[in-house]
Amino acid sequence: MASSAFSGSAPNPTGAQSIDRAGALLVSILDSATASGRPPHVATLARAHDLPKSTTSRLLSALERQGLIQRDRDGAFHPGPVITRYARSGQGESALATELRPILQHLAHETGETVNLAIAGSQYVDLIDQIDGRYLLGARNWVGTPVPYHASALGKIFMAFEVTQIPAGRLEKRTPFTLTSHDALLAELAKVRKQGFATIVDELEEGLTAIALPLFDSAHQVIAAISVSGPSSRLGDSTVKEIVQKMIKAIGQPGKAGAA
Amino acid sequence: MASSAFSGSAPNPTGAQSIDRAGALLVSILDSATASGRPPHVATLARAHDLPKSTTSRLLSALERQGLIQRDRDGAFHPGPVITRYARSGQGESALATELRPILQHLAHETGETVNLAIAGSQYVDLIDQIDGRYLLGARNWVGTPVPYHASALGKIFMAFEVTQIPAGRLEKRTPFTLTSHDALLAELAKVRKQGFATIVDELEEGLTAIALPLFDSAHQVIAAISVSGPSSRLGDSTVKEIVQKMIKAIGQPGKAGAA
DNA sequence: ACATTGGTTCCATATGGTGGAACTTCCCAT
DNA sequence: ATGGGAAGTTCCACCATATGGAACCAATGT
Repeated sequence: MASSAFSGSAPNPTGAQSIDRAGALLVSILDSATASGRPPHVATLARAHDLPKSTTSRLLSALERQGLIQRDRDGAFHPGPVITRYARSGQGESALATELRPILQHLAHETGETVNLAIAGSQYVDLIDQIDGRYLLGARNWVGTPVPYHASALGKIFMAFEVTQIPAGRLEKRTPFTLTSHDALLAELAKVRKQGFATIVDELEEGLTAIALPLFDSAHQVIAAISVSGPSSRLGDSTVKEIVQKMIKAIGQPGKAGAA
Repeated sequence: MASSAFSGSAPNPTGAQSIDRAGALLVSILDSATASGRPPHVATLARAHDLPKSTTSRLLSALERQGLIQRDRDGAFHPGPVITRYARSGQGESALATELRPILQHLAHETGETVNLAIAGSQYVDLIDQIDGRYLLGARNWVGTPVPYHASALGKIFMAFEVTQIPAGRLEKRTPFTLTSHDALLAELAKVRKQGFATIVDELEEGLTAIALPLFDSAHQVIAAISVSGPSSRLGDSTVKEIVQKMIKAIGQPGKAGAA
């Protein structure tokens, strides 16, 4: 269901209905798997797409033959080996990085500070791309470094928008300013949701200030976050405000996530 | 190319040639992306699949319309938003875990020890599944805990089979037995390659012994590793040998990676 | 300016996709 | 056991729809 708002306009269904149908079925199966929904059966799909079961069965068999989908012993459909292999290769993330690199570069140029792209990892925030600014101070490569959720602007975004649960155990005190109580963290996250961006000032490392904003996909899900960070001495209140504005502008209107 | 050894037998192409063709194109694109090859163009694909360019163009447009593929500004094809979203959702890994769970369970039952499944993360080994054995000692959930490459049996597998580079910097000395010199590590990896499995004895934590084996996919790539671990007191030399045999047997012959 | 290579659109043709119905399992309820 | 029903696959005659050559555009390079 909710088939990814992509085929929005279908103005040229010229000479390809079988593939449109098969494609739509495949998309359903992937969406369902992405959202951890119940894996669909032939009958379910036939009903949802308003197709005769004979046709549905034939189309699905063809997809299965190519390894694009596979069925479990209950006959329910899952993404096939070709797709899970791609998923595991980690190229999905680098595809995201490639897609967004121009935005990061633009921001780095505009602000002069270090810009990072991150996704929500299982234990830590995963930095997947970084563009350095023009200042010497602050230019260190964070890609790959595990960054804790509660002590980073990026992490606050993921928690505030419920991409990740709030960590259960003790909150490590990285600096005297780190939020270490769950109550304080909860209040902070409410603020983040309200204002739409997150900041840390000296909470991860003394002297380091960062600002992060969420990135939504076409289905309005937060899929990643972007941060701008630099020395607290350079990023005072008014500079932070300016940077937030620049970030909003750079990230631009939703939709139009196009290739390039 | 090398299209994933799946469509091996094509004995029943009944009423679905257009989808077979479109599917094959999609598989090519995904394989190419998985292997970080050059993203193919219309002409490339037409040649490779021996199809007229008009047909190829039409099929690709249909796939693009569904969001299954997308083209960059050069007209080269990449996996589309539907697929990258799935890839990023992390379900690919849990699909792997689901697929292999029976093997882990079998091993846990056979050996009584804790069994783990891991993939190669960017900085650390990523544990993605665990089945506890029947002993009390050793049952602790490692899933999500960052485990260093040089001090774990799983990590040695990934380095030995060149899934991951050998870490550049200092090698953290977790215990007095941890391998901390690059030379010693290199020698160890040669041994691992030769014997086909890796072990650690007291190198990650004193009193902890672990044994790991690689898992290959249908294209003979190492995609994951399985480990059996427990207290060194229980896992002496001869027990380790037995366990290695059990693991080889459980992992079974390659191929037959089939669904559930 | 001209040739070459890559890509899309057009259109008449007949190939190949379609869907109702028949057939086969499997599962649940009686 | 027996029967009803739901899910899935196979069959086959019909004609809708995918096909591919050719024409048409657009870039790129010589």
